[in-house]
Amino acid sequence: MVSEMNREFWLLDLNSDEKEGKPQVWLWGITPEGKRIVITENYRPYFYILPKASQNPANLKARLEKERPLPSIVELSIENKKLLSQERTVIRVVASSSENLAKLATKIVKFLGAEAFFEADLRPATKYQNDFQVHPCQWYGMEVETEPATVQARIVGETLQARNRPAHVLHERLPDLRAIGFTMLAVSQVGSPSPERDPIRVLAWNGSDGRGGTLRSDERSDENILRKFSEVVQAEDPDFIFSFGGNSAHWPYLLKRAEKTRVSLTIGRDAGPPRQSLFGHFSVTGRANVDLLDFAGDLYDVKEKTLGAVTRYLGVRDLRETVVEETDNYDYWSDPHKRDVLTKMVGQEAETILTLGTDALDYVVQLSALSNLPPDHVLAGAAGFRVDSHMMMEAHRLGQLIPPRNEVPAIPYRGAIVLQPEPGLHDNVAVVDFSSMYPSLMVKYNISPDTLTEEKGDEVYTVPEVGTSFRKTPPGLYAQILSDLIQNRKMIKAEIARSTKGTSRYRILKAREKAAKIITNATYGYAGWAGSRWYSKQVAESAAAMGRDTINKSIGLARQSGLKVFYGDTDSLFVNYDKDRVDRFIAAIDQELGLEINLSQVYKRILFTEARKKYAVLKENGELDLVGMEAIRGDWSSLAKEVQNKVLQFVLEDKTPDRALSYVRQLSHELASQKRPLSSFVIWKTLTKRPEQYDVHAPHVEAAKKIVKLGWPVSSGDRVGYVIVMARGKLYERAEPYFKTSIDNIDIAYYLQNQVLPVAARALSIFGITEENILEAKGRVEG
DNA sequence: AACTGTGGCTTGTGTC
DNA sequence: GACACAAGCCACAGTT
Repeated sequence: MVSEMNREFWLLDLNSDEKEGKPQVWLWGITPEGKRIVITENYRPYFYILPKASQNPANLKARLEKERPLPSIVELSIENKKLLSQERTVIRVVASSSENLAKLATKIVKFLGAEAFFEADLRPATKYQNDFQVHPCQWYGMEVETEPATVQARIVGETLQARNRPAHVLHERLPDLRAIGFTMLAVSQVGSPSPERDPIRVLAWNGSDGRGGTLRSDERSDENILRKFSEVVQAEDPDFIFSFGGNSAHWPYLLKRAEKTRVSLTIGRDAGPPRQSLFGHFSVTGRANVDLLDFAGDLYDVKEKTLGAVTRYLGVRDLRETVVEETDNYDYWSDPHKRDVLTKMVGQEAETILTLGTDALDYVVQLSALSNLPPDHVLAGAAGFRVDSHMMMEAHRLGQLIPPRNEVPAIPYRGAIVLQPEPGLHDNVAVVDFSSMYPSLMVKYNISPDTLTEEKGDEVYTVPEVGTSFRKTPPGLYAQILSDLIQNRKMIKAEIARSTKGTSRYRILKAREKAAKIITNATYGYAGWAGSRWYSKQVAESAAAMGRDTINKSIGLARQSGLKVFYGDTDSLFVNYDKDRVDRFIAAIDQELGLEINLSQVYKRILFTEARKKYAVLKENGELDLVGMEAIRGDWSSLAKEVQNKVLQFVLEDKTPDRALSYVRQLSHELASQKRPLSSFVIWKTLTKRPEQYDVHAPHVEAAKKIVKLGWPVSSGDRVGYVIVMARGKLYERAEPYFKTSIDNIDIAYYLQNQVLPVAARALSIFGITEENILEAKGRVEG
């Protein structure tokens, strides 16, 4: 018996499938009562054929209908679409299957002698989302009917069939989501564990209901772990599965072990295993598999992408006391007492992963809803793909044909202006910057590939320096999308101002605002990205040129307002803080340029070096803020960073170099005698390719090669920690992996000469002090 | 996603 | 063979 009803649900994920030869889209949802459902909908894939300007679309359609050259065409219709600024009539071709759409489209173009095809490269689920403006992680309501029980019905609460299209329902809140966090460990005597050889020893999980467990295998086989883990997932039935490194490490390892032991990993709501998907990501049917390592990638301030560093940064938990170095795992496992310590550590990691995942959830959900990428994909996808997905949704709404992604060679163009700073100490400095400068300029001057024109005169904006022109009307594609984004963000900001800090609504709005900011800013970059569907060098170049023009004019206006300009970068100016003059300046920008500029900071004191993008500020509350300095870079030893931090603090507080100098002198003395931990000397650098692919002998590359020799594979993207030891030879010959050496081998003289003195001198150079006379001063003072 | 900018280090070349 | 210098490689940070 079939019964009809209306179902409201929160959309967790979408996928497409073919059932009995019928292409379908599946919507995985959660109802307000917490029921997990899947709604299947017959959805036939389609694409567009663009006739040549000389061809009559109706005739072409008739030809296809009469001659029936390809049996997989099931429906044809005529539609009016936009191809950038052109109004074009296209033939919409519905196919019987979503397989080989591009091949079919190619054949039709050839058969008709048409100009091109469009949208045969898009996944059916994406097309469905675009067609009906369906965003993941949002509430929908739709008419459904029950479907005869299938395999899924045992796993999901209800299997339903769609009777109409999903209609958006406006709810702020999230459903009651279930999540688990998990991690695992395998050990190997030599080098890193291999799934071919080394079984999983420990697998720990934690669920959002407080349940959790640690599975351990002390015997040869890990069969029990694999089986139990599948059972756990099915019993807990999580909507989100969190891991840290799951996509790169855990899932591939689990799959290989499952293959070896012939255990089937039943993880998905279809009782299937995780499957390799886009962006190096593993998909779990009906669940969102989220790798928090990707979330760490979005945390700009965290340089070390480890679970410990991320949780420390977010204040979630401090794991430092429990960390066992990867190289020590085997020793710990081999010792019965230490084995328990190791097991406990894995358990704690699982707990932390769940906590971190729960923390990240608001952001994942909002970014997913805005970008239109499902929650399990959105973090894995690079910035360009998030914008790509957002642009497609919006362009479709505006009636545009979606062009294919092209891989043309990128053409570089001139970017922003960075002013030469005035070196020295300055008191009471204000920072003013334009809000969303490039997006605002793209909207204001209608900078877009569809408004680009050869015409000149009153109807167009002509960009200085580059001379490119854009029609003033109608609004271009980028202008429309960006003004929507800017408007949207303004509204969210206003909502935030009205809501109470600490509430879940406040957190949701904050996350939504962050998502809008990310997409808005990356859209300018997307225009200049060679892989973009709407790539246009002229657009990116013109936005940058308008930016330069704007900042140059602003410098003039600042001076007219009686302000002194100390520094500026792209869209910001650092001026002396005189409230009346700054207010006058802000008003002048509004009046003269029609743009919004804001006072964003007032600093008590600031130190500019002679270099751009490197300065230190003392805030009104006494805190130190560093920009660009070695002390905040990930590729200097913590010894050097500590020294620079201190020196800058002393100089900014005192306005004289005395305290800083005696500190450095003292330290240089102690360095030889006093033992410091090895970690003070470790220099970390990221590999951007495999060690053997480098052209030069760089210290971190040589250290990486030594690590490989020890049996630990090192690949592109890995960070290498090395120290410089006392030995003969070139510097790169003296770079050792830090875990293979001891404090007694450290070349203290190198660290003093090449780490401590340069960073100290950088901060002290404004007093005429150089690397050499930091030590000379020592003689003078003591003598 | 884009470009701008800094600076260490290696490597090649020229000079004594 | 030691040294100086320039060019290029490389990683990282800052701005949108």
